[in-house]
Amino acid sequence: MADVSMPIGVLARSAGCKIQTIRYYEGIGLLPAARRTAGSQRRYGETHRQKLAFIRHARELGFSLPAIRELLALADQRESDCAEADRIARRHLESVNRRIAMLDGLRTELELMLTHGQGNRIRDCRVIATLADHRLCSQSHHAEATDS
Amino acid sequence: MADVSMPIGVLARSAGCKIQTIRYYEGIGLLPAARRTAGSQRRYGETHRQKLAFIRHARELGFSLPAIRELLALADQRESDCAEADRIARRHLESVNRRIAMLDGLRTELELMLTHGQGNRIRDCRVIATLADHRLCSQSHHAEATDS
DNA sequence: CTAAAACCTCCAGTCATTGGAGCTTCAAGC
DNA sequence: GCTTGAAGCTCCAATGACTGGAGGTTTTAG
Repeated sequence: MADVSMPIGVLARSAGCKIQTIRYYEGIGLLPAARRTAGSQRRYGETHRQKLAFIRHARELGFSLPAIRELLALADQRESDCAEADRIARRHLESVNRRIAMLDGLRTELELMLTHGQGNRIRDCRVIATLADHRLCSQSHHAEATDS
Repeated sequence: MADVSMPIGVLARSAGCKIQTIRYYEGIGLLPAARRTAGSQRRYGETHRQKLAFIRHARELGFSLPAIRELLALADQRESDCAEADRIARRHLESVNRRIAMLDGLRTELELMLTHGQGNRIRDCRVIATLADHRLCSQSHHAEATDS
């Protein structure tokens, strides 16, 4: 088990992503280029597997690719300061909190729509009315929530 | 004030969106085509303003354009049964609940990263460590949440 | 050695916008 | 009525983060 050397399909399955996604990551320079066989097929080792796991995990957590790029660069400089990684995560947490707040308001609103809306004709229906008129919203939630 | 007749820029400001977005909605047939001046500039009235508000509001609430198209169609047939709008809203409520659950798990994890992580060198950094190793996650949250 | 599964590159499409080039029209002040 | 600058027009390309397909090559199991 000196070097595992798996083809792209195996790596993809292990990371739970599509083959194309891996090639895409290589293309944009997020994942270092794999070594190739004589017939120019990609072969990956443990380092790649770990790096891809890192990327996929961060993606699942909602980090953008530029953010992940930063995080990866930080992870590679093991002596440097942690504060920057913290800052990125904190910024991301804020955006997550904003999104939760927004969705929470939305849930309330949808529930309101559904409980109130028992006029069985559209003209009495709260779903349409609520969506048509912003002022009927419970709060001034749903502002902007763009992502890090 | 029989008909307000505003140009696209004014409508855009009133809806809190870009001019291009309005033209895009018209292009895909979500918003009915505006009447035009002799020099073929778009002029909008109250009906358009309301419809655009409806669309923007629904977008902020996370409805996809196809879902909004459905809702708009329902809103236009005011005599039809409310059950369909209810069904759409209910479906959406479920997806909102899923998303909230996911983001909630995510928030927990990010907070864990940040509070636990006070090694001040990267090699001890909790944020990086958590991202590198999925097993450090609190839960098996962060699955997929695609939208209606 | 053969067959089929897996790989390769390149290009196009997705969704919901956004941006820009290059031109025309509108409204206000003189 | 004329000028000027803001705002509008169309058309095309790009964004982010992939995904899908065509058409061809390589690997590997039997």
